[in-house]
Amino acid sequence: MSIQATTTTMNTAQIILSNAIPLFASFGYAGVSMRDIAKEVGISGAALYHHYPDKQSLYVSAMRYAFADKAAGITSALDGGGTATERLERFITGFTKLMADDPDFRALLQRELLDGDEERLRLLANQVFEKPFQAMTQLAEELALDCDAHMLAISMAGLVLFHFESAPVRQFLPGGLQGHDQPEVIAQHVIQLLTRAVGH
Amino acid sequence: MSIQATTTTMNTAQIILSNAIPLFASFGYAGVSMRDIAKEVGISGAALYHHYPDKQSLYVSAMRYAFADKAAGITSALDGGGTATERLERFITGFTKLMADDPDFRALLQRELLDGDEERLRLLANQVFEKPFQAMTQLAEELALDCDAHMLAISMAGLVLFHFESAPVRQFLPGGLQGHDQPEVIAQHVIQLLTRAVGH
DNA sequence: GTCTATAGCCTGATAGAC
DNA sequence: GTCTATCAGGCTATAGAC
Repeated sequence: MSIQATTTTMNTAQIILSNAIPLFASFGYAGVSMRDIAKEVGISGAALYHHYPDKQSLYVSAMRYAFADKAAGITSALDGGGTATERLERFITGFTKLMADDPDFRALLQRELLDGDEERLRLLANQVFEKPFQAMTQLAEELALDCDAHMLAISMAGLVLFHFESAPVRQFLPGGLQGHDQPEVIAQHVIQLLTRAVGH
Repeated sequence: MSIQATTTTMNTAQIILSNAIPLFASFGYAGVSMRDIAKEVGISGAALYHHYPDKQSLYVSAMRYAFADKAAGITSALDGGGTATERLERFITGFTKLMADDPDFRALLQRELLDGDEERLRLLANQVFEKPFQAMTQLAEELALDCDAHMLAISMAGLVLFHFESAPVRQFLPGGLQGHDQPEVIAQHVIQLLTRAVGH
């Protein structure tokens, strides 16, 4: 299913990207230098420019690579049959697990929402969110007839994402930190909230 | 109510912060140079170092300044009387308006969640979120007895915030962009979702 | 309290050998 | 395809005059 599932064959251009992705996720575009990436890969800074013409191109390629196949992963839980509620539960569970398993993707997503220019936001929209968003909107339509389906789809994603996004500050708030970071707990909470809200 | 409400008197140190805040909100810590800030204020770069010992100190002071009195603004809607549902509606409406009216605060919050070190996250927790979070948790307890109150409080905030956070990418998704950015529309949607979810 | 000038380092990017 | 060496410029931060 994955892009490089066949063998461990990975050319240098891909190795560069897979080393750059966690750096950009942790420190952002301006917080990572070409030398940082080169050091991580284990080559000289000059060698990077044989594979990518400049830093911006490397970054865009890294985003393209990090976002590849994510749409399928998000949508897959919505493909199977079952009632609307069952598909909602599968989607929330799968989406939560995906975010928990790939913190780099989550961080890059948040960073692009803050810093992305039009080209990169279009990439994010077309490559990652278009199909899942359509499927989620359709599910939302089946769930709640009198509530805006687009907004409900956004709310579904936001509910899951913010429990991860807020984790760094929750650890310093009183009463937090009792399993509220576990994906199963988050998914169950969000499912409970949403199924009650849509169950007329 | 506000910090500098008495007169337009503002010393240079404060003028520096109020000019630095929108820059840091737009471009992040690593994306803003001391020269950028100096240029915005209209003084030389060296003059900044008379007021702040280094860039990090200036940044922390800017965060402290940007976050000042935000706790009161968030909590105020929860102070008055009325039923739990009425207070929920007031809180969501007020919180949504606050986020819509202060995009710099929203961006800085998101950036701190991504990049904040322990010191800054503690500042955010103590200065901004501790009191509102406690009040929101109490409200959540009154609303839903069998649902974790802390998680419901996080969900309330996340629902509102993600509708703003996702706006940059929503504009490139099909079917978006029909008033879904207006604070009144967002607040109404979130209130509808939450009141249904908690109305056993 | 602000200025000009500058130190010392890091940055993105290039030249040319191998 | 990778290296070393390097350029031109930006960076934080400081020195010292006014």
